[in-house]
Amino acid sequence: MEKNQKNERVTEILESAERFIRRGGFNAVSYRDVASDVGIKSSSVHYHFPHKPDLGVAVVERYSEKLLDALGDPSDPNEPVQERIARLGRAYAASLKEDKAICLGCILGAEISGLPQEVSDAVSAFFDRMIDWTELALAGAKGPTADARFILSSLQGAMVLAVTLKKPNHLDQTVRRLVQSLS
Amino acid sequence: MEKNQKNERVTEILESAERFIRRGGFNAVSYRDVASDVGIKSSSVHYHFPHKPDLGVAVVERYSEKLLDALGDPSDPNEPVQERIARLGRAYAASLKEDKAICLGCILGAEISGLPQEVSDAVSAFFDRMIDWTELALAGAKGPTADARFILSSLQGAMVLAVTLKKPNHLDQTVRRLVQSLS
DNA sequence: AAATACCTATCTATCAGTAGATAGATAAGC
DNA sequence: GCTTATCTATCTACTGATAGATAGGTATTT
Repeated sequence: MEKNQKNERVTEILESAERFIRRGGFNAVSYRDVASDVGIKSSSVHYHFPHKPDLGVAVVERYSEKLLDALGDPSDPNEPVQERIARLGRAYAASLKEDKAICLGCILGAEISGLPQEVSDAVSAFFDRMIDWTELALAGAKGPTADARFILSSLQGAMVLAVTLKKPNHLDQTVRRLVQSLS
Repeated sequence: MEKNQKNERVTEILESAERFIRRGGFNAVSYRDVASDVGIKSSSVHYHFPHKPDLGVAVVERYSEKLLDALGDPSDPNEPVQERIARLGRAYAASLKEDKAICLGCILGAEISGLPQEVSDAVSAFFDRMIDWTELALAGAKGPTADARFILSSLQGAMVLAVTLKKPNHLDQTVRRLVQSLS
């Protein structure tokens, strides 16, 4: 019971911090804002995450688990390659529409050189895991865009453009282009 | 003479602010840091840019001019479409290598929803101008990736991945893929 | 030409607000 | 009685911002 309660509170903190980060980057989250968002005092947030990088790393790791869970198996033999990549694209698109914010990896990747070392390491690890997933999903697919890094970075860039120009469809169009040129 | 001196000082301030922003976003630049970087007092920075959004807008507008100047004419009839897009790609790649930081539009686009209105408007305008340039450069080109928004967002995403994974080559590879699939 | 007034760019000094962080008290659960 | 999770209270450092002084240049007036 107490373990659940702790976890619930910790989860609330991480969800709040994720929202702030995805809105304005790592510097846009503060212990005070998260605390008042969750309904506790800032010192209580420090209890769970003594230093800010601890909080950042936890947010990234939780996000990483969540996203890879949602993506599921990259190498289901009953699924054509196009459908796998379309699934990846839909995951990003859903995240953009539901949370009305870009992907966490996107914003933290953009400001990577201004992040504390531990956080930037966590972000790199997240990217590596996403690349691994996408490479498995591609599984020998051919085409000018059949490259895990290319697909991922194009999707991430598409999210940035989509929010900047307030054109959420741009992400969907990008997914379509990437999928169509696979074979 | 005095006009030149003013402009030089303002330029120093803008260059310093751009460096800070491209490292860690809009919140990573402070009047004090810029001032000590330039060798003046923070109040002198306030003299030239009373409020922080003023500074942000000026940095974006200066960057926009610089980049579009460097890009030159998008519709030179003596130049094939592939070469025009390759030129765009080289501009980004050069900026990444020289400054060892991602594009300003990239980082500010990523944190757009956390920016002051005036700055976010300036960033949108910058993107619009880049799209205009690229649409002119494409001039009826065909191919699965022959779309201004797609090319630009892919390039920007590629910069993020390149700095995050410390693989500067990823940007060059992306440019090659984008150019090759044009016809 | 001299005197006056204004403008520019900087300085010093200071402000209220917020940042991350810590110490110590308190209460509940096992 | 120890652990967990919270609180109150506080600290130092830094944030953007402002007021007021100063020195040097420019323009206007006499």
